[in-house]
Amino acid sequence: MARAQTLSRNQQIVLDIIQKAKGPLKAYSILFNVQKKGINAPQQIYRALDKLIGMGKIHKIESKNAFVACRSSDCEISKATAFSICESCEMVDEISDTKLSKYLSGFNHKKGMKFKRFNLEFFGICKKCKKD
Amino acid sequence: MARAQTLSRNQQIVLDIIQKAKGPLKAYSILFNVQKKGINAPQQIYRALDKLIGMGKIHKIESKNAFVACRSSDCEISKATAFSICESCEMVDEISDTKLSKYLSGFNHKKGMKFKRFNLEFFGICKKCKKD
DNA sequence: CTCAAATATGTTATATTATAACAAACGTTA
DNA sequence: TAACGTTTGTTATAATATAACATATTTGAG
Repeated sequence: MARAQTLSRNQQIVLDIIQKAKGPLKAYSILFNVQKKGINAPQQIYRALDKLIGMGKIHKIESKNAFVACRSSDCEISKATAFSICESCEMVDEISDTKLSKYLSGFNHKKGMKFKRFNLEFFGICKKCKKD
Repeated sequence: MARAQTLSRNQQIVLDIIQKAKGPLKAYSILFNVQKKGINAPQQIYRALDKLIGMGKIHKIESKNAFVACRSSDCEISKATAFSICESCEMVDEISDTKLSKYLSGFNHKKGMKFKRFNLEFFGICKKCKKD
């Protein structure tokens, strides 16, 4: 059986740094930040990222090729994700809205395709950036 | 003023090949397909892609780093895009659903961010692939 | 018409993101 | 404890995207 709960050493290191970050992190910036911990190669980062995504611990922001920690309990293993992205400061906020999630999970394509998963990215300028 | 309607030579070449394609095309596969027409470098492709996206003629499928022609009249200059993506055959279908589009365009984040644009990607297995 | 500004092109080089392939170590459990 | 799955370490390379600079073409204001 797959080890669903416990994280391996590298997985824990990568998750820690993503959780501590204020915004989305890119794979190579994670790599540079963990080289002191003995992780030397992109593969080690990407492997940990893949597993963490599979566990629903982190999400990939596709439009930015960057990764954020999961802050929501609604996105059951990343099957239904939504994010708000500021185009100015790059801030990413996970949207946890039950109505939205239900609406989209129930949405089905006319052409008969049954969806297993969705990812939604909203873009705009956040409150903080508007003041500047 | 910007030339909103007319396409330049390279833009037309790139748009043509994307429109003729049955599925999403990647930048380098476009490049290889137009080298006979005198386009030699990635820059030329990426520049054309950027402009075409700006005009709303094509869309980028973020989860695949690939490009499709716009088939919809609803996505006014790419401000509101939704796609259905088959995880087996890689087929991408643009979703043009007024209700969905209105629902999402009207959605606003609790934290006071006003959205200018969204992109939604649904994943599943298409009808055709289910039969196999 | 004509010249300046904006847009597009061509080109070389390089940055960034991601995966392939292989060998070794570790953990789990039958 | 042997076998299997998973994780690790490592080197190399593939795939995606942008920087920077020189030149050409188009467009529109005067």
